[in-house]
Amino acid sequence: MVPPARVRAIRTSLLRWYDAHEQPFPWRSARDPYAAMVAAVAAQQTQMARVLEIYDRWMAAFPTLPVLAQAGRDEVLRVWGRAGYPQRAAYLHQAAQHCVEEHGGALPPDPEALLALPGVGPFTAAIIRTFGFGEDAAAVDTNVVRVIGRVLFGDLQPARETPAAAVGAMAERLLPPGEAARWNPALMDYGALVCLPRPRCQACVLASVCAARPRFQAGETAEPVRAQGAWEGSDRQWRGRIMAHLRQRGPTTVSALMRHLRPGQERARVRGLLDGLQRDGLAWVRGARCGLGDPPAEDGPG
DNA sequence: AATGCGGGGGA
DNA sequence: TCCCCAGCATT
Repeated sequence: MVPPARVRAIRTSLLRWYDAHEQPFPWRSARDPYAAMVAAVAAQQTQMARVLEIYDRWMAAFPTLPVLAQAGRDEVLRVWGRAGYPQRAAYLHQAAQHCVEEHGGALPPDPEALLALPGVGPFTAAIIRTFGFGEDAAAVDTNVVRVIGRVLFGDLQPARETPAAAVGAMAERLLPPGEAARWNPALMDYGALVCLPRPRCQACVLASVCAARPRFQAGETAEPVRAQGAWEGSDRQWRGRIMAHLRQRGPTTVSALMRHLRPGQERARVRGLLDGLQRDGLAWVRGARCGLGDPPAEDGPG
């Protein structure tokens, strides 16, 4: 059990730090659930410098949920561009259509209804509730896991060492009632700027209350949570190449696609990846032709 | 619990 | 080079 005085000390120190280091991202003050969802989905496994660009481009093209719902999948994927994990764009598109059909064209405030949306998990739902609806919800991302795991449990690499359930329970306990819209970004920014994988304990405003006393050794760093496969020659690289070409080029033929990609001996493999993209709702294949997003409507009977 | 899923920037 | 990134869905 964490003593209430310690909870208060952590809250006070972190919020004071946040007052001086807040990053004024537009979706934090917009009070727009849709804007919060776009930002949260764009932020999945993506650094904030890139999220800002994606967000501006996306909101300019699809300023509201109904506008997004009406757009074509190909346009959605082109606006997403090279932001990575294009399935996220398809999820946003599907979520918008779901909200139009089931929730009157707006995002629902209930956690259960939010979690039912494609691409919306615990973190994104908490961001939507916090920034979009002004409700209290603990947003636990990779940064928050690190800060809580270190400050409350004294673990250098909490993603590996601290049980997720323990981190989650502590995140709920720490959340200052009525202040999630400040508290969540404070925790996340602190993990991104101070309590990094290689911690900067010298600059830490929580050192006096941190469970890692007096501090981690200089140069200590968390080990990777998951091993990283090679990028060169990977399925992901090929999928990215296919998508890049389909975005740039209009509807085309599979032969022309292959001619451009030059898969060599890997032609069958790349052809299989194109089918995978179709299953993911990112590309279509009809006979010899293919393209971005959904297939063009059939104009004959049948 | 483990894996698939982009792309870019930084050490 | 390798690691990191405001995760989620699927198996």
